[in-house]
Amino acid sequence: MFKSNSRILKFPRKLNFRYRNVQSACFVRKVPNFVQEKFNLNRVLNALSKSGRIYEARQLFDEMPERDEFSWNTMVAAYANSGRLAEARKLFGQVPVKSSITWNSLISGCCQCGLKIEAFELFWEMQFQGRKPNQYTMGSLLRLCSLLTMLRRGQQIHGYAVKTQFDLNVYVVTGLVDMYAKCMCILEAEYLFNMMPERKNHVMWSAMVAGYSQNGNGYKAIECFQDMRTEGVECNQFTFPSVLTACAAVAADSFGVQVHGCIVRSGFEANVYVKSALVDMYAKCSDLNSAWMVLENMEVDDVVSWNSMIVGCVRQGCEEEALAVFQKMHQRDMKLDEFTYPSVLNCFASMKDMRNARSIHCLIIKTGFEDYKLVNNALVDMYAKQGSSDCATQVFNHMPEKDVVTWTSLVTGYACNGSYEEALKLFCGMRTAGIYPDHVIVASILSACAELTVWEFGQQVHANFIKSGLQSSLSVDNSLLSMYAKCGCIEHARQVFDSMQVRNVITWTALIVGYAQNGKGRDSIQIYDEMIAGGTKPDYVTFIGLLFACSHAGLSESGCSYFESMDKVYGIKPGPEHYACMIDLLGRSGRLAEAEKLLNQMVLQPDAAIWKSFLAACRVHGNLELAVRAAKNLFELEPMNAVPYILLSNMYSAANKWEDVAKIRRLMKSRGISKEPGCSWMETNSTVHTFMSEDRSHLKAAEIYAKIDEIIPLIKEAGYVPDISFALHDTDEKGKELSLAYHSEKLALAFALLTVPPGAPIRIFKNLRKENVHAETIGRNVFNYYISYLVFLRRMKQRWLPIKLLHFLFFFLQQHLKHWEAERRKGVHIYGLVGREYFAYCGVEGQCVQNSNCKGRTSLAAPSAIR
DNA sequence: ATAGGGTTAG
Repeated sequence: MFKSNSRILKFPRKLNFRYRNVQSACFVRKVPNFVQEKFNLNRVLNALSKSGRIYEARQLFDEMPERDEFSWNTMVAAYANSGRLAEARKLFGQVPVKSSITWNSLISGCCQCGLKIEAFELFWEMQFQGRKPNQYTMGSLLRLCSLLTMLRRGQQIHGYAVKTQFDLNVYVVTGLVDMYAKCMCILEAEYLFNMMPERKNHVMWSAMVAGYSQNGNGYKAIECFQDMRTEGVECNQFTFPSVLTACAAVAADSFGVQVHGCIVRSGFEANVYVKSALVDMYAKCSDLNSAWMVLENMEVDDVVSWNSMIVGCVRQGCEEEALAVFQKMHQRDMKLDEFTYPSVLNCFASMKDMRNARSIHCLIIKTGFEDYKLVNNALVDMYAKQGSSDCATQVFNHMPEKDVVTWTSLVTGYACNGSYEEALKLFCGMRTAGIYPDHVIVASILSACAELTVWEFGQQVHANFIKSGLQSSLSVDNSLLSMYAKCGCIEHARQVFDSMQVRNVITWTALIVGYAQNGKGRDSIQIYDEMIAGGTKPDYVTFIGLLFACSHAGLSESGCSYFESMDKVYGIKPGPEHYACMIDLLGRSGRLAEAEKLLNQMVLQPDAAIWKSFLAACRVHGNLELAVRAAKNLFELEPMNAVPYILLSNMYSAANKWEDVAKIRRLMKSRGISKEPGCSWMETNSTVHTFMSEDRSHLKAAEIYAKIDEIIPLIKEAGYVPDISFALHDTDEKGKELSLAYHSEKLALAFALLTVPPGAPIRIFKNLRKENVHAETIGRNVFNYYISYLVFLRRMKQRWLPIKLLHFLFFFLQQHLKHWEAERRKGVHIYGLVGREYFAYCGVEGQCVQNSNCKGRTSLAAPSAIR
């Protein structure tokens, strides 16, 4: 169809009127007087080919008495653009004089059909024949590269463009920007875009907005869009979908609404891409009503928009509505596509409806969608999340081609089910398979690292992510923050937090929990106050962190008021975790009676964690009677958990009730419960050195024991009194003291001081999980005394020292060493981490000591498996 | 007569 563009206006008014459309052009063909003119015939040929009437075009072409270059080129282009490449090639061979345009027309056709070998062969042949490729050639080839994500080929074209001085041509650069963006090289795309000196046109701007958006860089996409408007470049139906996707990705709902306004003013609202992007944006920004409104106003049933609607409903937790949307699609007899099934599978997965999920799997097979990667990815995800790792792996193994999403689905599935080690191994497998990670899998892996406290691994993933040039996302930053906090690197966690431009409740909570776990309860509370002041509402998890912080900072009054505010101010009903924290808090501050009262007041049934807190509180206050009650409950709730048996047994032994100790031990024996022997290990030069209590099997045992013997008197001098009250064995005092001195952790530390070079961090791992910190709080651990002593020595030499210590040191110091309290007031930080793992850093001899408690000795934590 | 940008899944 002729468009009234400038080129046509150049023709005589009469002709222009005559050939305005194909109908009149065809009519003209039948009038012999007109046909004589070659010029006019070419116009007709062009009109036919443009309207896709190839057969008629060929007829005219064959009938033409005289064919010039224009006629031949038009016919080749007509075949090439309609995908009839065999015919195009055949005709191409017959073209008497092949110009650049002839070559470009054929190359363009090959590129559109994704025929990479043919396209590049023609590209070389063209040069061989003495025709110079131009911006048209490169534009087509770059399009092909971006279509098939062929980075190397694209880079070759880039090199060629530089060599032939086409590297500032707006068409070529737009192609390059798009190609690099599609190949995930957003930095290269950005560089080329910024290096473009001339005024950039709207296509280039749109390509850049799309590039940012497709690379998961929503904020930059929005920024770029704003710059585009500031520059006065007009947006069109290509620009809006990209920026709307960006809004959806970063949940910038208010900006999305503004973009909607722009769209309405610009008149591009009718475009189906724009509309479906609008539906998606509203659905993802949890404005289902607006999404519905756009969807209902659509003239055609667009499956993309409907799919988006299902996803939006599921994300909002409205699974029923999502299914209703799916049913409506059926009623309207819409053709489902490979995006519909993932959405519906996701819906059933979040409803935990395995039966229906399986029937969708059947439907997928029935309708012939089982070969679609997208659909299989969703199946892997669904089965993995349901805990059916076997089914997930089965689908996974049957897939001929796997992408990041496939691997992510399986990895996330394993991580959700607590198989963190398996998740990390899969991640390594993915890297071996040559798949590059993206921000979704990175976030997932960092969370797994946090759970395993494999700091080295996490840091490597972080470094790799920085190197990849991918922009961070909120979820990556959140999991990074958590990972560092959980691994005891609270400064790094803080750094991540400070660098974040956007934060949500998860971010704030992660930092609150992080500070709390690292023994900086007061900082937790400060962060909480900042969060409230900033207008972010706390959630269930925030309060766990906050109450935990209060209990460990000894702020029982604040804790109680926060606990009250939970339901009263924010409408969050306290759960078992909150009660456990509160009982811990009351127990620590010597309010055992109140703890007992709270326990009795509870509406919900106390769980094991609550009883553990209570038992720990009883132990600290030496209340054997209540301890027995707590322990009995624990024996019922967790009969195979050794910890309560040990705690109670320790209390009996402290009270010199050796008969009861024996009774507990008999009970343990009869139930087949044994305490896992404690061991500590550390790594130097890729070798793991493991130590058990009083272990002399190490090659350097003599030196290690000598080092400890050197340390013990120094610690005693600093005020250390071995706390032997909880020793298990009914041995003499000296024996108990010795068993403490050669505790596995201290052996590891002594070894580390002998071998690790000054300035390098020392990391000690332990296998035993601290079920409750309170139980370990006071006294006992010589290791901490040792650190405190060294810190003390260090203080003498240096004015300022950043010291982080195990939090229970703080309690100890308060009770036993008054001058330490003074030190603390002077700003020396003494804190640590509690829970499953804890670290202590200190500036000991210029070294940083980190002490980590792992959940069992994992092969990943053991460096032999890492290397 | 030949070239460049867009929506849905983890």
